[in-house]
Amino acid sequence: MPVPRAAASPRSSRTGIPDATVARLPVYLRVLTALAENKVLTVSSEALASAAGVGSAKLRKDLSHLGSYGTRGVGYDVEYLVYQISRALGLTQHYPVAIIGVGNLGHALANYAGFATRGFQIAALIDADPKRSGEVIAGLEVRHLDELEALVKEHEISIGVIATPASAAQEVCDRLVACGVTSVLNFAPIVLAVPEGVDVRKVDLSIELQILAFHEQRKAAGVDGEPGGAVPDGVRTPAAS
Amino acid sequence: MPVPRAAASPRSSRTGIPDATVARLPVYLRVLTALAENKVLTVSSEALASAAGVGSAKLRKDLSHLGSYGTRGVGYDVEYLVYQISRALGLTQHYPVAIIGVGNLGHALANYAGFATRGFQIAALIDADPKRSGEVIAGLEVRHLDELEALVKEHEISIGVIATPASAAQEVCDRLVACGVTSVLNFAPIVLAVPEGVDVRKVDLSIELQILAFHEQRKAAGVDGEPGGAVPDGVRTPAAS
DNA sequence: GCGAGTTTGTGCACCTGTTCACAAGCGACG
DNA sequence: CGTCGCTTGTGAACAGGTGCACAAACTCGC
Repeated sequence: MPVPRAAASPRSSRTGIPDATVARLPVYLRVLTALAENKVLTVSSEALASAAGVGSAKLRKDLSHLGSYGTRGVGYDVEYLVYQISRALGLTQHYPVAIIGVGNLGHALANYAGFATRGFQIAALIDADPKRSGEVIAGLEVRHLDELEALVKEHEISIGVIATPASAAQEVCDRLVACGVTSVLNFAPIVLAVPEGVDVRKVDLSIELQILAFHEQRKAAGVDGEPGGAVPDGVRTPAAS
Repeated sequence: MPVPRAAASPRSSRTGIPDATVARLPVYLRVLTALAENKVLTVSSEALASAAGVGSAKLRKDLSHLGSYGTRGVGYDVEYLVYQISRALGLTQHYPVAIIGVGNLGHALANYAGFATRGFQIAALIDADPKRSGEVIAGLEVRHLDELEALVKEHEISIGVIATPASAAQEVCDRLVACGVTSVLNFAPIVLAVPEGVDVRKVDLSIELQILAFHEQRKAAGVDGEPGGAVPDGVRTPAAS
């Protein structure tokens, strides 16, 4: 019975920080930043948790993965925690970002304040349409897709944001990866294939809506999920092949 | 200090379909739709899984939650499966959607083809800026925020998309909920507080980037943990189709 | 009609993440 | 200086999701 451990490491856990925690840290960071701007000095796990929409125990466990930065009986020092979370997320470093595809969505992304204020600098705007080349968006000139490789190298870009149509996404992704980009944020409605070692995160607007539709349907139908009377359509037509 | 109370989302799944499965069904649906357009009649779990970027066992388990719609020794009928997944997600129904906030992002959303092609119809575009009222985007006239309640009732809108600045998001959300909207897709970088029974999903562009930055940092720092494995974590690479 | 080859559906063990509950630690106050 | 109240940090139980392996079931070829 050849059933070895397989030792497959499905997810990252070598850092000691679980993926689920990493996904929540930016939320904490945002809330803490807002608190700091309001001159709040310390915050308890209870208050911070409710502001972030999570349970207090979960929050404490999340923060404990970064180290013991709280004070018992008092809470967490807001500024210090901001710094520690930023540090854990790697935001103390400077990551130049390239946006490929300057359509409606690319426009929105280029103007999105949330990038710049978090330490991400948009270093290149790239589009395949020559008519767009030269256009200035958010103070940056749009360059043609041909220049992608040169721009990535010039600005040492390590994160690429794909906002192209689905048909172009895979090719753009391949080219990004070929010239050293190891992290991709994909807005195109397609599953990207990338070699190992490259991180891809996807943001899919229609998927989120579909998930909402599911819950909406469930609420509307009550718990009565009877599929009876199903299949009124003659959809099942496995034509002879 | 007025810390917003956030309703913890128990995310109870009473349908029998796990949340994790629901989140993947739209991906399967998209791949299947593409296959159908290519005149593919049946597909095996292996092929579908690799195209969707998941394991085949996981895919089969996901589909088994909808019922036994496969044929052993053959695979799944593409068209039939499209229908069944659409039905499970509630896409056979018609969900009018309102977009509040017609800035850069709202523009992009209004023009996003992924909505209309999945059965979602944008029934109202709303903005607080009077100068935008009357502007026509994607064939729909922008209306003023004052008309929100009337529009929601008129079009029987049950899903609201918030694309406003963060400062306005909570108020808009409250008003949507007050007139019966029970599902909200939030693009504003803020944690919305909603009463129980209301579903909120958030899409946060900067959070995704921060998660990427974390992984990027980890890769840059060297993954010299163990000489044997030392496999940089990555994304499953689906076979390109 | 029957066996060979496929592919689904699923029981089971593993693992990640969540929740509970409480001891340890810190500040305040008398 | 001791005691008390508050909050963190964490061990342990719990829940949900994932991957493996295999029996059941279907088609095809003969």
